[in-house]
Amino acid sequence: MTLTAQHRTTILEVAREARASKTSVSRYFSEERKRLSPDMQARIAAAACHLGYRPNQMARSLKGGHSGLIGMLVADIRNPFSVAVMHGVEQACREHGLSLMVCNTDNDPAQERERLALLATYRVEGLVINAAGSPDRELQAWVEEGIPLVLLDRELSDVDAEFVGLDNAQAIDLALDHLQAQGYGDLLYLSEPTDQASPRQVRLTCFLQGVAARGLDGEVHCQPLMEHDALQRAIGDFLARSGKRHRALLCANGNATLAAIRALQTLGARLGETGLMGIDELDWCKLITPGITTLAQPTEAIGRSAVACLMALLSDSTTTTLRRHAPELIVRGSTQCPAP
Amino acid sequence: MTLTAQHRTTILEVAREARASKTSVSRYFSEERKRLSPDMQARIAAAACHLGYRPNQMARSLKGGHSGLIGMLVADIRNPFSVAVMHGVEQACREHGLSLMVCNTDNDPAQERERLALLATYRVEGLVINAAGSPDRELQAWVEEGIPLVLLDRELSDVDAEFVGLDNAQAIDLALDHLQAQGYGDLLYLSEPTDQASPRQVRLTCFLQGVAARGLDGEVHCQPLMEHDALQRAIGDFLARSGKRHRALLCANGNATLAAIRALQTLGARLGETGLMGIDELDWCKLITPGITTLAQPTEAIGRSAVACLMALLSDSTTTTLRRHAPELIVRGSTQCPAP
DNA sequence: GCTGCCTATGGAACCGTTCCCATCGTAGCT
DNA sequence: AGCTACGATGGGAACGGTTCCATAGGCAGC
Repeated sequence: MTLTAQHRTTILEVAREARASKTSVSRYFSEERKRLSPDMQARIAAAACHLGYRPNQMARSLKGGHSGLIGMLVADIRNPFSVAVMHGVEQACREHGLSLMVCNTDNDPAQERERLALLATYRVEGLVINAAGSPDRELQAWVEEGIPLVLLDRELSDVDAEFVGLDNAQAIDLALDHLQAQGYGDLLYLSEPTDQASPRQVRLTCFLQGVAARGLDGEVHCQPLMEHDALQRAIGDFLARSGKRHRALLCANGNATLAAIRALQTLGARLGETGLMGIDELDWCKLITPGITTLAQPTEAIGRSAVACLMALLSDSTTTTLRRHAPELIVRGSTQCPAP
Repeated sequence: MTLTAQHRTTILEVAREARASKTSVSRYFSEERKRLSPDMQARIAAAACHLGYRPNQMARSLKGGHSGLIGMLVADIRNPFSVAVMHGVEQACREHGLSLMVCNTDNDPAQERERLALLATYRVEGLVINAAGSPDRELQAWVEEGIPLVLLDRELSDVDAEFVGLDNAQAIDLALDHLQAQGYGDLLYLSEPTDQASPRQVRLTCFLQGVAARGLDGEVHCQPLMEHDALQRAIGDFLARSGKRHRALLCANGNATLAAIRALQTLGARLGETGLMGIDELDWCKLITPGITTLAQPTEAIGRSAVACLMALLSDSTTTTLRRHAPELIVRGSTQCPAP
């Protein structure tokens, strides 16, 4: 029966022990410490340390209105891209003295709504959103209440908020330029169904336009990656078809790249001879012989600029931060087309 | 000049609009809804909906003492293992009506202390700790204040708290049994320096004992994985040494596996002929030809049982949950020793 | 010595809830 | 009818801070 005294010391107790008023103790722990006499400061410091006092952030934000919290909605926490961006967001928050409250939604719009409501009850001061569905109605309410809001990676048409993420048009251009330069002329674009996810839509559109503009052959396969057989059949058909140009696969994201490699291995295709290139750099891309060519997203930078955006909105400043970030091309063996 | 009314509606406003008292509205939003008359309920529902009311969790926890928050300290958020466990923790929290506040510490003990203090100010009701350093003093304070605390993956000797994680001894046994059965008799164990990280220590010790018990040859390389040259030299020496038994590498975690594959590729070793096996299943393990044999940790289960543990401590119940989880052996080509 | 200002400090109201206790009406019982 | 019991509701004191305003003392200037 360990009936522990579940009691956190309060400001009043510190005040008593330090022979001061709670106002003074409060001043000590906010930014007004310098207004106190050295003697008073010493007494409070001693008392607080002795009692192990920690200000109650809940009470603090109740009166002051500042929760010190930034909320973040992540569509899929198990996606390394999301985690990397989140890492950047967290670092930037810390530098601004804010804490991050992350909610994963597992790509479920219902959970998304739910978690959004939750974040509202904690009175977060800003929101970074990587949405799965389109909770436009809910978000618009936030906007109208004046709460800063940044859309990450995925745009939402009906919400009047800033967007931060990859410059998808530039990415696809870069990819097509590279593939063409390497001698690939017949392309298969692999993506999960575009659904509501704006980057998928943008990338797909850019691919189709870019292929046409360059006079390349371009095909598209947009099916759930879990349907492994369909994917394999599509790739098999693509490779088997007659044609005189070298063939390459362009994968819309890391998951697609993973699935493509699996399929190509099953089909016995040789990477390089069949070109392969993907958006998103993952740590295993250099391990698959002969290395997978990728477009790396500047994840840290994206995360940080999301917070920068938020801070700008909070302080009403007009400093603009970079919103659409350029990818970095990492060339490896999977796009080295062997000379005929 | 959009001077938005940064004003969240309060319980009092809802009460006024519903012609009720704040007590009744409060009851409506807590678990006492059934005590209200149907008419009253309807009025409150209408008013709340109309005004877009959301209870203020800050005020709520100030009065009630229940923040509804669980804190989690993660040593390295970019480690897929950590993320997978975190996912389990989050799900379990949600099922219990709790929210998760995750703090990443980037393996930095100083940050660890800092984030721990932060979580204290938010009055989290429980703590899941995957520690980098050994903030024993701080944690012991939590324990003494009666705040439930669970150590995840990494144990701390001086803290009187529950541990949840992999059954490391069983994992190493399983690995050695498998390697021996596959005909490998000369083993190199690859790990990052054990430092404070308890699972690394345990795994290493078990390896040494297990090797001795089985009459196998066992060597160890415990250096930072970033020192790629040293690693490669060590592996090279290991492979070049004369001996009549088949050789295999056993990797202590996912990072070690990654580094080992890189080194083996550079050395031109053939997987299988040189055995390779690692703890931690990662999505690319099946992609590297001929597939990497792994011991998968039941990450979801570990995360969930961490929360279960916490809940048990919170409710003072004596139900015990599984603490040390069994790994799952996933056999692939990297441990198929070709017949001589 | 009096006024005036500035610094160090304290008192008390307030932030948005919860919860204890009081009130009121009515149904059930003797 | 009178009393109790109970169900529905409201009033007001917390919770642990912040912050406005008041006060006390010290010192310069006249």
